[in-house]
Amino acid sequence: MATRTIKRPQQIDSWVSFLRAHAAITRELSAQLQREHGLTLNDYEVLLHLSHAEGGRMRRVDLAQQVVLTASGITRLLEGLERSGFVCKETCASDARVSYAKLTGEGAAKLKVAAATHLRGIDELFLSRYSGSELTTLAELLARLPLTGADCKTSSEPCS
Amino acid sequence: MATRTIKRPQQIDSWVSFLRAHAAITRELSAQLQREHGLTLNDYEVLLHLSHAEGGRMRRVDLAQQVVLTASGITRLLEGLERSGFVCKETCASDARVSYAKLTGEGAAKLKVAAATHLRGIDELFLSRYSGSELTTLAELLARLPLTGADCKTSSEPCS
DNA sequence: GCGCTATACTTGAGGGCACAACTATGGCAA
DNA sequence: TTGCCATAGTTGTGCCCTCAAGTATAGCGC
Repeated sequence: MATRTIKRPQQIDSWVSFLRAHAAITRELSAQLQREHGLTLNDYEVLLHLSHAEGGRMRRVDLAQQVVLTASGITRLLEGLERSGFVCKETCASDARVSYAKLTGEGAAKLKVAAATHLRGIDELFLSRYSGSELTTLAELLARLPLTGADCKTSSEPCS
Repeated sequence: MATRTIKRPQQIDSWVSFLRAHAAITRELSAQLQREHGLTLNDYEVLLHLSHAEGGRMRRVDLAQQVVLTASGITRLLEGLERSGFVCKETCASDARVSYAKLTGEGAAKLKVAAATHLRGIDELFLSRYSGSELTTLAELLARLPLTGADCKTSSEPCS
């Protein structure tokens, strides 16, 4: 039973490795980010997306899609960031339904500080394990996976 | 600003893709598993590990390591599986501290049923996106990532 | 045998997230 | 204009998980 192992399909191996690696990595990186900067992994991602956005602000719904969170998830997450003063609300002149999340100066500063140690953590994780070309391959392959909930949903729909 | 994008290091691209893909995929697969079988992704993984284990049972601590959960996480997870009758406790004769989690017949049956649709979901996700050789590459690369919390921790420790 | 530390597990408290239900606004068609 | 559906966002509820603290057993030096 030890040597005569059943040959499992590679997609299963990929998937299990994926799950375990994610759990292990996020646990560590998340704890590190929380300990040193009081931020969640998603907090960080949100600040990052805002910093890259036009005018440092995004609609909550777009933000939710970027970080793969539900609408309510984004509401709660931004609640925290607003309390900390890292983002603020902004209303939309042309559509009263939307409210923007805007990165504050304080938020940008926080991101900058957090990035220093967080990026180092990521580097240590990936650069120590892969060569340059392997990283390229990995990035390319991973990018092909569904990056939004919608992409994912369609692929598991056709049933009968 | 659209064309002249800043070149980001590949480990960051890999990491962000990794995060987003995980969020999107687990949200869908988890919801599917929950809807159709009332199981969590981790519930499923635990049942799976038990089914592969010698005698269908494992120490809680080893189980925790396999699915990358804390000791308390495993306690809570098994609580639910025990209530559902899919696993049961077993004491260890030689060490009174350890208690085994043992797969019941009902649990094995549940796993078998759940596997049918769950594996199909995974297949649809991966097989539609990668060729055979790409899957091999992906599985190999992913397997190199830390698969336990300890593996992960060591790599981010050396600081000053 | 007596402490000391390590290990296995449980419990209380709290945070993050999803789902469902709800409000409010926008846009379109008759 | 009125009705109807879509979209943006919030709130109540509950699950899952972690951390910190606590209990119980094991193993070891003395």
